[in-house]
Amino acid sequence: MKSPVPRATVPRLPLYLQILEERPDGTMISSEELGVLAGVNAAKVRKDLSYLGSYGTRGVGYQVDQLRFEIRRALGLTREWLLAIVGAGNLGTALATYAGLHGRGYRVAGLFDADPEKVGGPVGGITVEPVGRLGGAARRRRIDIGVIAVPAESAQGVADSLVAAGVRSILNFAPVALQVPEGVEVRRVDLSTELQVLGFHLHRSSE
Amino acid sequence: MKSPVPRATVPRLPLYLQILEERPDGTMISSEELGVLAGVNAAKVRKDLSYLGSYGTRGVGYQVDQLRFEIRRALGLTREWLLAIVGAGNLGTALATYAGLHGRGYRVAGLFDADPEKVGGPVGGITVEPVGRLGGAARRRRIDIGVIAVPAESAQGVADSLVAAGVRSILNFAPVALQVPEGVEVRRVDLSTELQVLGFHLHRSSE
DNA sequence: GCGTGTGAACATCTTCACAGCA
DNA sequence: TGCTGTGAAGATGTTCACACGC
Repeated sequence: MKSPVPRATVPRLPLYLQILEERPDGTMISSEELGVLAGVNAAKVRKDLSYLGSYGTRGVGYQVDQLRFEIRRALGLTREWLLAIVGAGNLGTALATYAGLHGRGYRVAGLFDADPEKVGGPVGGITVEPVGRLGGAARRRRIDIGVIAVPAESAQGVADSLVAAGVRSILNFAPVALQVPEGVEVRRVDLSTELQVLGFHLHRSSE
Repeated sequence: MKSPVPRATVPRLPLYLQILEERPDGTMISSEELGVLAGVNAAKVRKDLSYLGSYGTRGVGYQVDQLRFEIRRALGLTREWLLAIVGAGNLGTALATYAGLHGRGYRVAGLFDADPEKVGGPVGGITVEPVGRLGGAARRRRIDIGVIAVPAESAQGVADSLVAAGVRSILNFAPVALQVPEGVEVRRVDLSTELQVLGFHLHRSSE
């Protein structure tokens, strides 16, 4: 089935949702207001929201509660997704203890590390498991999303284990381009890429 | 001056560079190979590289060394950029100790935290400073990029200090949409946004 | 009157397809 | 022959502008 929500719209929905979660229940919000808060053109906000259905009232705006509900529904946040975080260093720990996960539809169902010193110890309330058990655990626990927070040189191996265990979505924080088979979706989050994009614009504007 | 490199191309250049840095000096690479490794169509690779100039050889490919040099030049990596990292929790620590920074054109010129327990202590070889000194230090040290790794509720205040101190580029890891004046560029990196995008696609494909 | 919802115009990005040159 | 560089076609995304309904 083809998605009726355009690719470009998808990453803006979590942004709108974040803003709506800060708004009191029972209030209204206009595309103009939401646009200013999100840093997005008001027409774009309306187009984005129109893909979810017609939930606005002409002359008035959108009901905050209803809009939150509809965005959550479109994003599949009605169901709980299980995460496996691989790598219990500073980054993995930051991710595992990230408050925005629990209660927002994501549960950390496993935290793995290669360092025997770390294995068995609790990190953010979760017991660290040896990375050798990743594949089996991911399959048994029906992990939905694998989060890779290991050094670049170990990342491909971890990705291979995840894929072999049937995981079809990977969030990769390691600075490498992972090779995965068709049907597996990878999102890359890379500090140096972000800095380089910022640097590019600074560089350009200083010429 | 208008940028001759399209917006969409910019974030792919760091990706190409990362791949090229793994290749031996003195070798050649074709757009096809680079495309497979980057997960990008070969024609797109060639278009992207053509914005930097004509550095390929027909029938052969690109010289790895030269391409690395040209991408670095286009990204402004010829100059060193100074970072201030705000927030010395797990995330801030992970960022401050990230190996990919030093020697890649980025220097952590300040690490700040609000917690008096953390101030003064060295984190990843850097002494943590009180966040109250952020503004003055950022201005004096001519910080180029501010990295926000504080909780959501403190992020806007930190952003305001950075902007007041003349910082024009911000990398925001806090899950909020920052309000900044025109001319200040913000890039958002948000775990829940990434997870929600992955969740959306899982959700869609399971229908 | 006011803000949504949306066709249509415009802008940007991607992919194709092939000429041109080593 | 093989791969780059690039016009042109096609796809996607954004913005405008206004009809519509509260």
